[in-house]
Amino acid sequence: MPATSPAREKCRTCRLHSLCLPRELPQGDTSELARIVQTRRPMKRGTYVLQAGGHFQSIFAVRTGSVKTSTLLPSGDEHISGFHLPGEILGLDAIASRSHPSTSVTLETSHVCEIPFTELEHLSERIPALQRQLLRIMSRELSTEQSTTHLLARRSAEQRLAMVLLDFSQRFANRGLSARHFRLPMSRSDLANYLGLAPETMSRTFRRLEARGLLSIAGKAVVILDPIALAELVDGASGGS
Amino acid sequence: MPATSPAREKCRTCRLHSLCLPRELPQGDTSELARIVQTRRPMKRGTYVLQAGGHFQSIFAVRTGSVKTSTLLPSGDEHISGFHLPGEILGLDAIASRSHPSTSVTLETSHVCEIPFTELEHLSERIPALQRQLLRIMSRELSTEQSTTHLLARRSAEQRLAMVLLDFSQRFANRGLSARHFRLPMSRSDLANYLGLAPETMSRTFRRLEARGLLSIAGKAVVILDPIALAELVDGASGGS
DNA sequence: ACGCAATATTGACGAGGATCAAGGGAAAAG
DNA sequence: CTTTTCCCTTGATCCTCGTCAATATTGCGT
Repeated sequence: MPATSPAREKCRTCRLHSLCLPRELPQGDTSELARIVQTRRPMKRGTYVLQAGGHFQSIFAVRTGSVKTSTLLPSGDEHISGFHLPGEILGLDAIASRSHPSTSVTLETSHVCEIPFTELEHLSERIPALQRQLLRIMSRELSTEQSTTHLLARRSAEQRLAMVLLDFSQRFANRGLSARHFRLPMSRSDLANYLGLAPETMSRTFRRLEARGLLSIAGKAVVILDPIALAELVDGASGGS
Repeated sequence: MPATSPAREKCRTCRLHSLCLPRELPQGDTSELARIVQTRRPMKRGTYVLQAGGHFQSIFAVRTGSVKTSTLLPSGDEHISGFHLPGEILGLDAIASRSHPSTSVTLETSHVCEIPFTELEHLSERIPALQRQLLRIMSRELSTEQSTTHLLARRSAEQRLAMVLLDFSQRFANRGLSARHFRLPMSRSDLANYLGLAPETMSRTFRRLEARGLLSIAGKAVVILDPIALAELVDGASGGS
C-alpha cells in the first residue's frame, strides 16, 4: 500500500484548506504539515475530543460535524463557551498552562484531525508562513472570544439570540452553505446555556422573533427570513415597525 | 552618551521581566528583543494607546499605570472588554485582521512599550523561545477572555463583583503588591460597564458586600476583608449564614 | 411500530436588576 | 480657599428574565 503519498495529500485536498491551518501555505509546506496531522476514525455524538484537566499534547481541527466546548463550574453546572464548525481549531487555550482548561465534545458524528503541538511548533520554526498562520488563528480566536463577551454584556435575550443566529449564518456561509437555511447542531438548552439564558427564555424568544416574521424555526432547522431586521435588533436600533 | 547599552538593557532590567515577553529568554535574546522595543514618554490619563479601526503595526506592553480596552457598539455606547495592568500585552487581537478591533486608553499616567509586530515576527523566527512565549501569551489571553465570558454568563451582580475583585487581587499579588489592599484604577461606571451592570447596581452591590463584612471600599481604595467568603460567593455556594 | 426517556414548549409567578429622578461628595478649576 | 463639575450614591418603580410546574413533542431503543 502507498505509504507517504496519501498522507501528504490529506490537507491539500481537504475542502477546508482555506479556513484551516494550511491556509496560504505553499504546496510543499502543506505536505509537511499533513505528515504530522493525524486523521482519525469518525467520532460518534458525545465523544470527548479533549477533557478539562487533561495534559496538553495536541490541538485539534474539526473536519466534519461539530463540537461544543464547555467548562464545569465549581458550583456543579457547566458553562458552554463555544461551538466549533469544520475548519475551526480546538485546544489553543491550553498552550500556556500545558493542560486543558475546558472540555470539548462532539455534538454529532464528526471527523477531527489531531495535530501534535510540539511537532507543530518545530515545523513552524522552519516554516515562517505556518508560524504566521498560527498567530493569525489565535488572534482571530481572541476577537471571536471578545465578541462573545459583548454578546453577553448588557444585551437582551432577543439581541443575544439574533447575534448568535447571525453568527452561525455567517459561519455557514463561509463554508459554502446557505446563510438563510441551516441546521443548528446543538440542543436548545446548550444554546441557552451558551447565551446565558434559561431554556424557557430561549424558547419564548424564538417564538417572539418568529411571530414578528424575522425567522422561522422548526426543531433545529432555522430559516432566516429578515437578516436586516435581525442585524438592526443587534445594533440596538429601535428599527422595527 | 552610550548608544546601545541602555537600549539593550531596558527589558532585562525591567521589573516586569518575568510577566512580559522576555520571560524565560536567555539574556542575549532579551537584548535582541529590547533593541526593537520602543519605550516612550509617559502618557497622561486618557491618552489613546491604539484606536479601533487603526492600522495594525505594533503590539504594546503596559510598563506602569493601567489601560482600558473598549469597543464602540453601533448603538453608540461603549463596551469595555478589559483592563490591563503592567506586564500585560495589548493589540494581539489585531493580528488576523491587520486592524484594531478595539480602542485602548490609559486610565492614569502610564508608560507603554511599543513592539513593532513585523520585527517581532522576524525575531521570533530566529529565536524559537520567543515564538513559544508569544504563543503562550496569546493562549493565556484566550483563557482569560474565556473566564470573562463565564463571569458574565448567568451570574448575579454579587458574583460578578466578587469575581472581578478576586481577579484584581490576584493580578496585584502577581506583581508583588498586596492582595488585600489595592486601588482600582478605573471609575465605577467603567467597572460596571465591564461587568455588564448599571452603575447604580454596582454601587448597591458594593454596599451590600461591605455590610456583610466581606470587603471595605472608600473611593477607589479596596480592602479585601474575607477572601474566602468572596471565593465561596463566586463558586455559587450558598455559603453565608 | 410501540413505549419510554430526554428535550422542548407553555403558563403563572416572583425576584433581581434597569431605569428614572434627585441629592451628596470628591476632585478639578479658578 | 471657593466654586464648579463630574461622579457616585440613594430611593422608588417597572420590566425582563429566572424559577417552578405541567404538558407536549421529539428521538431512541427494542
